[in-house]
Amino acid sequence: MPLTFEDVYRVVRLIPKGRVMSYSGVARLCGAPRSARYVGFALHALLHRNPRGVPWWRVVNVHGRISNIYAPLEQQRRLEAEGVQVDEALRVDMQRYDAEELVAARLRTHRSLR
DNA sequence: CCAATGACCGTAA
DNA sequence: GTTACGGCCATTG
Repeated sequence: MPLTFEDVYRVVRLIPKGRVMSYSGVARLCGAPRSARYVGFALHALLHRNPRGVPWWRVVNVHGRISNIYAPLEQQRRLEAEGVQVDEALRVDMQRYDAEELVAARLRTHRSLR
């Protein structure tokens, strides 16, 4: 199944304030578990224009690390503003903040991926 | 139109 | 801990 940027944005918009998700987690919930890289491509496109306020800063890599090379400090600042602790290595505690299960449950409740 | 372009991840050595 | 590699594909200049 082809995965569009909008599919990615739809899931990212469901990440609650003060929580994060990994690129691979977003890919999984989009139904394309091997497309983590593609999630990065979709978020990269937001640098040019982010009309619908997609909360890109809530996506980090699977280790909890901020891997955005364009605006890492802005991402850190936005996360901290929401109460997410970011350490000196630009990492967050995934055990504590990963919202994948939460968002997955919300997707199930709201009936599938649309 | 079409080739280049990208914020990744899991596995293996 | 390290490097390497394949999977992934819509968007855009």
